[in-house]
Amino acid sequence: MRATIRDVARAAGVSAATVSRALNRPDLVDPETLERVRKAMEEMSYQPNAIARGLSFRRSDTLGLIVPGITDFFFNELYKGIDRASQHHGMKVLLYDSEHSRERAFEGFSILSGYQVSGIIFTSKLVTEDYDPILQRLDIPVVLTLTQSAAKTPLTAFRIDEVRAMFDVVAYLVSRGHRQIAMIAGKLWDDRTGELRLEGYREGLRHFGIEYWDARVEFGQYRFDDGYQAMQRLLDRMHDAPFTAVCTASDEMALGAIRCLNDHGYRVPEDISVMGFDDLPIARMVTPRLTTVAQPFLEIGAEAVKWLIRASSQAPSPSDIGDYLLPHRLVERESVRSIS
Amino acid sequence: MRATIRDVARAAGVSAATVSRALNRPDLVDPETLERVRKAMEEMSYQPNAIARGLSFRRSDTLGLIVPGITDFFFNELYKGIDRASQHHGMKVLLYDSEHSRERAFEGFSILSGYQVSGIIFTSKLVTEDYDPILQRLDIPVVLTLTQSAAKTPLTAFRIDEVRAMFDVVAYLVSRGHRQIAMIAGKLWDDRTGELRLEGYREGLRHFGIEYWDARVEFGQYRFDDGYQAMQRLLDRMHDAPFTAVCTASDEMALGAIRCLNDHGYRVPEDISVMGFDDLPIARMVTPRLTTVAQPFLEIGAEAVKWLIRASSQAPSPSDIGDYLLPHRLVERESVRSIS
DNA sequence: TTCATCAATGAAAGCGTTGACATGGCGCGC
DNA sequence: GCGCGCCATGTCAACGCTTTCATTGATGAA
Repeated sequence: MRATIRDVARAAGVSAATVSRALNRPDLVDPETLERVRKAMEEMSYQPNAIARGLSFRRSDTLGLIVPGITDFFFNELYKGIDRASQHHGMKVLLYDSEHSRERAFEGFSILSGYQVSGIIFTSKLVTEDYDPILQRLDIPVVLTLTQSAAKTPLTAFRIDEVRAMFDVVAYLVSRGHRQIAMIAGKLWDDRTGELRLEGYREGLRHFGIEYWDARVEFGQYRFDDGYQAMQRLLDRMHDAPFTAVCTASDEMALGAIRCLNDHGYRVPEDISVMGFDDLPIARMVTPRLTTVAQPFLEIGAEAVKWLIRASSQAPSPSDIGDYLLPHRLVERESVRSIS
Repeated sequence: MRATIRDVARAAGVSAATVSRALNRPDLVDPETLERVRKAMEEMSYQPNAIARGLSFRRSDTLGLIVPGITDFFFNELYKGIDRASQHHGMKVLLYDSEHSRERAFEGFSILSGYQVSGIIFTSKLVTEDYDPILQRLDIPVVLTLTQSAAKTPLTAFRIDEVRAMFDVVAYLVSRGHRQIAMIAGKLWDDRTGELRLEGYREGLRHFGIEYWDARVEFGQYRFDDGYQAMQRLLDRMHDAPFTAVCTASDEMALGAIRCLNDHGYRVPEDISVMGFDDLPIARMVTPRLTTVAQPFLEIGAEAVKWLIRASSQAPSPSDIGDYLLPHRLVERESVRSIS
């Protein structure tokens, strides 16, 4: 049987209250007693029960994190940012993988709230109106990262300016002499990020006076195989809609696209340039190293945590709620070449 | 204020106990009452407090997972296996990132135990004797994955047969006509995996009558840059200790090695063959696709969970404790070529 | 000397839930 | 018609901790 606070108290010849104080407010207890209590705890290898503590305290020092899939490549970076910031504030994070299912995401809110988390970070999936009922009845703050809200409940989100980011990509490509630019955009039923990036692409083209061609755009669900297949389709239309560069909505799709290009005898970037998006750790490990847009995952995670902690101590004012856009950064590596 | 079980009870005109029963043993309550209670819960959007429940129940339905680093590439796969299996048994997993620090790992045991997890999965780092005091005072089962124990406390571990796996790598390389085989081995102060794989390499060479050369072996800490630098050193000795193939202790190092090779004008596999280890998702996404050894991460995770759950319900007999070796698999892709 | 003040501690209630035990009503067999 | 047993429900203590309030003895000012 594990030692309780009462066991320690008995051993130290004091009351449980004193032991508790020794733990939480050592300044309130006599140095001598403190010493005795400490020794007793040591001897019995006492470990306070965080559960009981949380119950009594009425807070659990825990943040909930809902991610769509643990194997999504961006997960690690984001988690790191969140975990670090949480730790810094003395909090633990409880992870919940919704496995890309809307039902499981719903469930995630209930489960996490049942665990008395003091806030929930929801990631990457668009929050639609069907989340409203759940959001309404939740009495803890929620913050979004890498996504935004289309629900009625006002929600704050931390993300980059997707439109602007893809605009920058086009601008960069143009500056390298490309005019025939294809895109492999992202498309998921519960994702708006893909549309925004596509919009940025169109804006970019427009800005530089380049005509937008439907035939130069393909879609994929952000994963490697999607990128491969999308590129395959682009290649099939190559003669009607030629291109010298392709920008993609994720590094993983960029990898797939490159692979497809290689399989068809094209070299990257000599024959065709490819741009990634995300700047995951792998981006610098592959050949050619990926030129890509860096999302500030760590900062996004850290900011989200900070916001949540503030919001859980005092209800955020309406002006605090909204979209926070963090700066992205274009990372130049090897997958794009200049053409004359 | 969040609704409690008593609020629901009052609204439904029953006692708290009945509500609790409605939740956990609906068969014990009158269908009509049940309906009333259910409606009350619905209306108040009652969410049982898992913390209080755990306290009363005296178990938390939670497993602890200690990983050395969230950004280690194998993490996602392992976590997935663990999470799935846990879910299947109605458990949640509490994640703890030790950030490759021994102190933080120690702390992890305390913290998780404070959260009343019913078992702890410890990953990837060698468990040395300094863990003994902590392990001793812990009254919950611990299981190791992707590593093993050098501590006095008997511990069970789930992993592959590292020696055999690397032996198989050598055998494969030999079967493809290679006789000059270099190795980039893993080395971390708190890791024995590296040594085991190196041992497998030596055994393989011996078995095929190939002389072992120190000059053909380099070490790295499993990451990309380590692989790159190790390959650099191997290349520096190329004229004294030539090789046609390199086997590595991790996919990530293999990537680094390939990159280094490319930077020096060598093509993989045309000029030099490279083997990875782990079979991470990226292994099939890079060019050339990595020929590598697949570790059964999902199974290892799942088995660890199963063992833990069994152990937490009844103390494991000494015969249950030990090393469980799961089958690895050599995955043939493109980074190795046959030579005559 | 007396009384207010203060530091150190203890007693007890309460956090939200469960589980053992008690109670009351009902049906059934004799 | 009586008692037995069972079903549905209620009561209350307990889980391990924190916190409020009360108590004690010592200190210092009047």
